[in-house]
Amino acid sequence: MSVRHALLALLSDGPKYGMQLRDEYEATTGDIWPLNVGQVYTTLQRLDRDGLIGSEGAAEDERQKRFRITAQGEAELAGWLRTPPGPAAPPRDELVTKVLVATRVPGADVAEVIQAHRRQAVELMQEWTRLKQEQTELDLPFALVVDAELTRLGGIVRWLNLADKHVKRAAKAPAQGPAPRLRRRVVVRQ
Amino acid sequence: MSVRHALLALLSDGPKYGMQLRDEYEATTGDIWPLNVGQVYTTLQRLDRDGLIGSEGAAEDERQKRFRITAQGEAELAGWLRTPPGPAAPPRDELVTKVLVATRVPGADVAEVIQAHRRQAVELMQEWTRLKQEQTELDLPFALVVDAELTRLGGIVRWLNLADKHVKRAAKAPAQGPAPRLRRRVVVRQ
DNA sequence: CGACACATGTAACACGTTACATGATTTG
DNA sequence: CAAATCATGTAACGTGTTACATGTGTCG
Repeated sequence: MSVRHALLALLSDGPKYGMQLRDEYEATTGDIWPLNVGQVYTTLQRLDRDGLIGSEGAAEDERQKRFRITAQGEAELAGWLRTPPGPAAPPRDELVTKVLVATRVPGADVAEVIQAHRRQAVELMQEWTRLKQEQTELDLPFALVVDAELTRLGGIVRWLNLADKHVKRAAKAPAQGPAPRLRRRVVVRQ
Repeated sequence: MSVRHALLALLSDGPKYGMQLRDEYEATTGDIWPLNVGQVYTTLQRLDRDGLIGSEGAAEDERQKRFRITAQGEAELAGWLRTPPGPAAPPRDELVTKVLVATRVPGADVAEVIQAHRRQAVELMQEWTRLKQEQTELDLPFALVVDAELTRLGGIVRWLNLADKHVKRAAKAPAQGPAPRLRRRVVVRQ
């Protein structure tokens, strides 16, 4: 629901047309997150279908078809902005999944998997840091996206370090068998 | 591709049947990430279609239909385990998107949006921390998932703090106009 | 004229997810 | 016996994503 709502947000600024939305989306993300134009149109169709936006038929000479946000769209947007991202439910993070299941794959060396990811994360951090330093003029979207990526990667490294400890501790401890089926169910209120 | 590969990984341990995979998936994720059984079957179908697993027709008396990983599946899995998660392309993080577009929504108060998310992240961190402390016996999957969540939330808070600074700095600085269309394109090698 | 960017749009597919249908088996 | 659980499976939908088709305007 990320692209969907982003376009809705851009439309709350006033009516826009397709390619304009693509350009503004990329500008808003510091030209770091590319967006296929086709996706703009498919997403606009769906927003229209759901009554969150309306299309203004490109009048006569107009080569562009403008889209306008509806009242319902404004409401939806306002709610979305203040709602914590989906991971409310199961985050089901891909990297976490990799490490988790690696502990159950016979041939796999968990420590090695962890190290591989850590190495790659560190390399990417250096890459982004370099890019950040090259940037002279301060550009809000750019700074936000780069810092987001750096923070994300930093978190990955930090978690991988924790995971490494956990795994090594568990390795020398109990024969872990299939683990007593606890049929527990953990729930965190949202 | 998270569930898909997770099931593949579980199958690399030996042939399993549907519900068993559901149970093992949940056990492997510390009973924190629930998984709808239906999704197991749809995912198994797709894995079968792609030749990554094979189905052993439930023979006669067998009430369960076992699935077995193929050589191709093993190869796919081995690669996946060491490949950095998709965010290689555009991470397009939802929370980041929210803050980014909030700067372009006329009515929205960016600082308020940031604060709302930070408050919720902090609350969730307390919740998870409490849960972590309640846990007496050490359970590897549980510990890994909880720490992942705590790290993720910690990263969110850290980034939101940075974002707050960036936004406040940019607010009192230049009239930002529609920002000179740079037509730049940032690419980080993967 | 020819190449290129602008502009709109469609078709197709991926995975994730849920709700529902259908039997068989166990258990109170 | 009735209810709950086990077990398999299908239908349907959602968003994200890409590749492709089509036409128009512009510029060397």
